Amino acid sequence: MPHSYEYPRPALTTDCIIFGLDEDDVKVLLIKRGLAPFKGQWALPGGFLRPGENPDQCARRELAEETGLENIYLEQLYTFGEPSRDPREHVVTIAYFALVNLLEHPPTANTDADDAAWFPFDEVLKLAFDHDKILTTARQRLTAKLRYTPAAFELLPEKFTLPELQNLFERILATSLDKRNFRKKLLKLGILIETDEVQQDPARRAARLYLFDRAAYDDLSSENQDLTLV
Amino acid sequence: MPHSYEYPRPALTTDCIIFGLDEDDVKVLLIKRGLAPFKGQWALPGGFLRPGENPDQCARRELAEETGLENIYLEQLYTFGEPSRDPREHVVTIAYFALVNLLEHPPTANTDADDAAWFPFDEVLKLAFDHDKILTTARQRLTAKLRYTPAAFELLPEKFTLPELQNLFERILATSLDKRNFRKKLLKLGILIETDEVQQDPARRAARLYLFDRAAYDDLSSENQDLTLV
DNA sequence: CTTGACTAGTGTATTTTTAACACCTACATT
DNA sequence: AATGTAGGTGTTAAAAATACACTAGTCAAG
Repeated sequence: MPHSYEYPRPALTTDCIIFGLDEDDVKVLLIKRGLAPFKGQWALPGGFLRPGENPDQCARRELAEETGLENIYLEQLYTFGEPSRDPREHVVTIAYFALVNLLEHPPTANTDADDAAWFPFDEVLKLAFDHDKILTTARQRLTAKLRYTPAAFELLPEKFTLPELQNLFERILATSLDKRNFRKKLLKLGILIETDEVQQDPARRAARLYLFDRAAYDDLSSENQDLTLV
Repeated sequence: MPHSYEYPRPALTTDCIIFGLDEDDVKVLLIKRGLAPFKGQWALPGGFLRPGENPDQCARRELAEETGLENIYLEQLYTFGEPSRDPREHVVTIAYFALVNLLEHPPTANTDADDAAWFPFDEVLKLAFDHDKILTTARQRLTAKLRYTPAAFELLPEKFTLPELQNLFERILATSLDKRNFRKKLLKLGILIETDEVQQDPARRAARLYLFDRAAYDDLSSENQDLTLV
């Protein structure tokens, strides 16, 4: 036990809730724990914060180590610190969440994890620790966030079509939207750049591709503008 | 150094940003540090998390110890964990914030603090640690929160008048609102209970007192209803 | 006890935003 | 050439937001 301190201190970890979308539903990235406690159970990817390490970096590092996911936009969700949440000792965890395009991120199990896989959100069963509670919080935050900002852009490829975007909203918010009204509202916000390209491959009429105008978006948010789309 | 661990771990604290309103402006509760580092400088009240202690409780305890404030509604703001934010070593802090009625909470300096006082928000100078950054984040969150929910009720006495409430919105959001429209919108939400009492003392026409209908409010928020007032 | 100063409280008309709604177009497949 | 499928477009009615001005109650001063 080489590390000593004058006063006792809880341990500190980060955990990641990564939501992904495919054709059908909202999914969550989970790992199968390779170590005790809860060895063999499914859990959120995460791990211990190293002194000198920024918590954001820690979340990124652990995520990459355990699932192979890299270079995604992580946002801090909440810090959970119930003393009883870890059977070993008091462990406080800083939770991060993100939304990614599932198809671009096939998970690969790695350090400390026996497996990593996408689970349909509604079919997630009992997870290790208090990860069920964390997951619920994350889901609430995701829908709230999407209701108040068009944060969806973080999740789509650089160029995307309006039907793709609408689809994303519909699935996360579990609602259906009028195509014409959705387009009208979104285009009027002025945060999309219309390209003169269209989708390439599809076995149907190709849709026009758009870019996200981050500068315009940042202007609007800093003005505290109303960005609700739904 | 009696407390040893297998791996090194950062220290963990909580800090509180307490906003208060008086007649004139938005104020912040600060303490004058009685211990190094930054001894003698003004800082946010806060302190170390004890193992086995819930972070919320820790925030409450430290706040009471250092400023005398008790029984207020604290909400977790964000966790700051830059390794360089504390000159001693890596200290991660979970920040909490609240809005209180300043007049009901005269601060009294106590443990670890040489003084505690309300400062006009705009006149806060350089604080200890990264507390300036934390304060800015808190201020942004407060206005955002007030824009999306009528969270103001936490801050008023149990019974309050509509002019008082409007005043609060106007000062925190730094804007001016139309009296008639404000009342219309608020009453229509159905989260206020009209009493048949009026203010007692004032040297002017007395305003009617209202109660906050928390049940109705919770119903609306759980439905993800739009609660914007401004 | 009348008047003036001050704040509480109320209604309507206009503009803007949201919501509901149906058809044609382009392209690939048969 | 015909069919299926998803992409794309405008208008109208309803609802919500905004702008706006006067009356009512109370206290204090003259």
